[in-house]
Amino acid sequence: MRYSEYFIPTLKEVPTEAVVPSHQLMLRAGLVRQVSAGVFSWLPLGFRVLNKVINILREEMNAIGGQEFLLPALNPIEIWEQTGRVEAMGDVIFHIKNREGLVLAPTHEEIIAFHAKQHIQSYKDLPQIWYQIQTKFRNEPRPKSGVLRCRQFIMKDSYSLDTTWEGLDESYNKHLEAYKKIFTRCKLNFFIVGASSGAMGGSKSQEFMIESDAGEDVCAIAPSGYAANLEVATSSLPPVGRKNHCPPIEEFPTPNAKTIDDLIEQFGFDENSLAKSVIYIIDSEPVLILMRGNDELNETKLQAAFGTNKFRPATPEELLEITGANAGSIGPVNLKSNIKVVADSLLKDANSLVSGANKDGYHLKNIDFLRDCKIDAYYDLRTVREGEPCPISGTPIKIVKAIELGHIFKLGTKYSEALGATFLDKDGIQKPIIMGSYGIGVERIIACFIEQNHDENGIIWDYPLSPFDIHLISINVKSELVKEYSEKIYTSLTQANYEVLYDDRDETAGVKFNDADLIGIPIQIIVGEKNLKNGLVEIKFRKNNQRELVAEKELLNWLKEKIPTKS
RNA sequence: CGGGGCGUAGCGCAGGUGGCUAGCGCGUCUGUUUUGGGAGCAGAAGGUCGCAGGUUCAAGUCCUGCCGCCCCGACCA
Repeated sequence: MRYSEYFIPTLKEVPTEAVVPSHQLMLRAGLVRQVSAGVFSWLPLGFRVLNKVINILREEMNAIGGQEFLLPALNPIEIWEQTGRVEAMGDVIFHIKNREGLVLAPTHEEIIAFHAKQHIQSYKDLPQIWYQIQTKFRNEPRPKSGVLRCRQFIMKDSYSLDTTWEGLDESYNKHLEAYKKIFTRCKLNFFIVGASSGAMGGSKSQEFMIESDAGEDVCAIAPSGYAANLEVATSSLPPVGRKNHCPPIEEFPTPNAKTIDDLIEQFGFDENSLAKSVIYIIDSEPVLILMRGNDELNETKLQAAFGTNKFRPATPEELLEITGANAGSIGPVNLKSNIKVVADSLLKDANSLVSGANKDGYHLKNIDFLRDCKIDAYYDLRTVREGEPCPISGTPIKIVKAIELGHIFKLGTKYSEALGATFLDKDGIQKPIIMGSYGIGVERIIACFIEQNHDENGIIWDYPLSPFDIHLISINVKSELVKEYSEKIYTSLTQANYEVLYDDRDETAGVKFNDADLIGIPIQIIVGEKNLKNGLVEIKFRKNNQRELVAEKELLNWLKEKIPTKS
């Protein structure tokens, strides 16, 4: 490809709207342009990279027996109503205004189940793995960080259809392995975490992450190999437990203590002897939740424990009405109204605890959960913190920000049941198909690669994602010698099946070098008069800036050794 | 949806207590000299100052409303 004829609008300056490095570089190197918030166009250079990613996805999905579909982005809303997701996803779904009954699909479990219902009838028709690489539409309230969170984006989404739970395990593991291969081939430094299934439903789920400050997820990782999304992460902290002697419960004044920290400071309590109370309204019912000391309630865990996402913290007025006190003096004993009380597992059957007295300005000490109050249930509700011992072998947990590249779910029968996608088993019994769902954000692969591979001059591509194999730079096109050799090299490289970006522009050397570093193709071949007089061309490796002089005649042989076979 | 910032030439920005023909850098075009790390000189083109309304003799500048974009938060398969 001749640069002079190719559309690569590089930018010298960093666009102000771009904050994260990958976004800045994707704009500067001319890979993408923004059209509106969360909506991007892929320019020719970027589209080449996108297609390389898509090829890898396709190869690895085909390798596990996946069959490629292209499902519609326009979906009848009825299908989405049948699974209850019009309500569950709410504003995320785009609704078509001038044609009643159509929505833009944010994902495709429903359509897959719809086709399964149409044509899967017998256990003999299963298992199946169906996938597509297609545009998704989600009405994100706040798109951000370039292509990392968009209203329109490309997803590789696949779905497994099985007759048994063991079959689902097998399909799930096939995807797990395929995803590892995909991200490894894309040269991404990734890790896998246990994750929450959230509104998708289903049992097990795992996410593929890369560590990045630009990420929106937070993960707990440990040297033992433990890795979990903070939403579900646990640690092996010992429970508070019971003391041998617990005197009778005792009220004491705490006029200036509103927080756990105040209590520790003013009265010298051990943080572990304090029980913090918060009130949530869960499915319209108030629930008192007890947490150890300053432990933070994890709302994802709360959602899992109660099986609903309809909850919110109580308002100050509600607090007073429910407990008889204001925030800071609330506790499980002497509640004004008879409400459900749950506690974090660390507080299981504990005693010698301090908590609010449900009377402003007073707390109670020597509380015994077995003696003085009724705890309806214990759940793991706390958010893990940096340095806590990991559940595998007690190594200290590190908390990192991460970008989610992919997510795999064991869905189960939620969608097949809702849409009536069933099959007849060997005994002639009708059963719902057992589904799995597996997604990869295609653009995120590119953004994540750039997050991990750039320097102050630009992107540092590697094979196989690099938009071209070789960047051929002709210095001073007005020199007949340079021009003649550049053209000759360009022709021979192209004939040898290399993808070459040939900078034949009438620009100064500096402009060409800077653009080459910005675009970041791994190998630059620099053709200049000085070296050519000795029959040499210069090779520059973008990655480490190392240079080598190679005889022009030896170039093809040299490249054979240096450029890995393209996959 | 709450909080903050921004909107002036293709890009980056200045002008903002109202006042003459709206500037600067980069880029673009023409000519010329250059040619191994974003060239020099000379000339030129390019703007509904986000949109609408208002105040005024006079609005990029002041007022009101709206729209758009970015950031923080909420939300997010």
